[in-house]
Amino acid sequence: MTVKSDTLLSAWGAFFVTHALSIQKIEKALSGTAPLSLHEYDVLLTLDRSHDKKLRYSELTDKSIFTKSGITRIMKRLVERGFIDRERCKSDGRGVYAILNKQGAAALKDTWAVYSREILTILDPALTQSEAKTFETLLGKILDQVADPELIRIGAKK
Amino acid sequence: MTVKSDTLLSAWGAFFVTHALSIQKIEKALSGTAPLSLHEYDVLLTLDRSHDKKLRYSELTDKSIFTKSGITRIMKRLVERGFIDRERCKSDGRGVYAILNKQGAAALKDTWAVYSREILTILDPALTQSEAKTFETLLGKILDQVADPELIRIGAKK
DNA sequence: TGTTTTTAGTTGACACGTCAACTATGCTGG
DNA sequence: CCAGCATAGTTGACGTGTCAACTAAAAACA
Repeated sequence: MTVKSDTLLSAWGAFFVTHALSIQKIEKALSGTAPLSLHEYDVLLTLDRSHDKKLRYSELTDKSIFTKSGITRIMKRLVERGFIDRERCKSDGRGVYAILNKQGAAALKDTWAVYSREILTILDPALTQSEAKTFETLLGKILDQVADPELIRIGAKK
Repeated sequence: MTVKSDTLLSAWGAFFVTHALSIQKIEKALSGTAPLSLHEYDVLLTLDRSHDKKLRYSELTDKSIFTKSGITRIMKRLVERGFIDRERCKSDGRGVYAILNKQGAAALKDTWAVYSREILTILDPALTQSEAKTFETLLGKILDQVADPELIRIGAKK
């Protein structure tokens, strides 16, 4: 008869390894055919979800897992590859806007095509719809423990 | 009424972000107080679970998420820090053994103290024991889709 | 046996991200 | 107004891991 701690630690192990292998599979698929890496996709997605497809670097820093220098470097690459336009902020001479341009939007779409296909390849045979809902509910409870309250509105309509 | 694909993709999103934030929290905790990073912990744990606390580099490569050059470099650091002893393989002149020594075992233990505490801090308020079991079951179904059949015996008694 | 192929591990070049120090701009209180 | 502090973003030094080329040893095979 296991105590709760053992169950939780065991569940964490499953969480950890399942994520590692899934991500590995997905990144391999993306690196072959998609224009963006998972990290780049995440940043462009944040941009895409914003009003005007346009955000300050500082806002991107807050809404992503990256530090400000990380954002500087990622944006530099995305600008060089033509997915992002860069614009100095009129009202604040220190600020910089990142703007998702047409090519960036296309890259996002193309990457999502591969990404979503890969996700479904993994999850569809694994979970019924009902199980998927349960899974998401449980994840939501965990998320509440780790998410900065400011950022909980991940999927929420603004 | 959502179709199954939408539910699965939404669940994936929860999976992704929950993992990212949890790991971030855990790594922050480890970097402050534990002797090993999560990656290093993983490799040493694999070693600890082996017979004789001793494995070939090639075996570590197979049982970890790292490439062989990654293992070379990780082991180099762990040897330098005194957690691993290195030994050439008698029966195969190309081979190298990594051996978990006393300090390595202590580092593993100390890291687990921090790591497990952090896991429980996150999961204990989030899930009941029953929910944790459900969670692990669902993860197991996903794992079946991504795990190399060779490696499925993750938690299995050998 | 001797030649060819495979396998184990290492290494140089690189990609990607962090941290801390720095520059430049904006803000605030005397 | 300006002295001092805060904030935005950049940059150099670094840590960590990959990939591909390499060395050396072992295996396979004629």
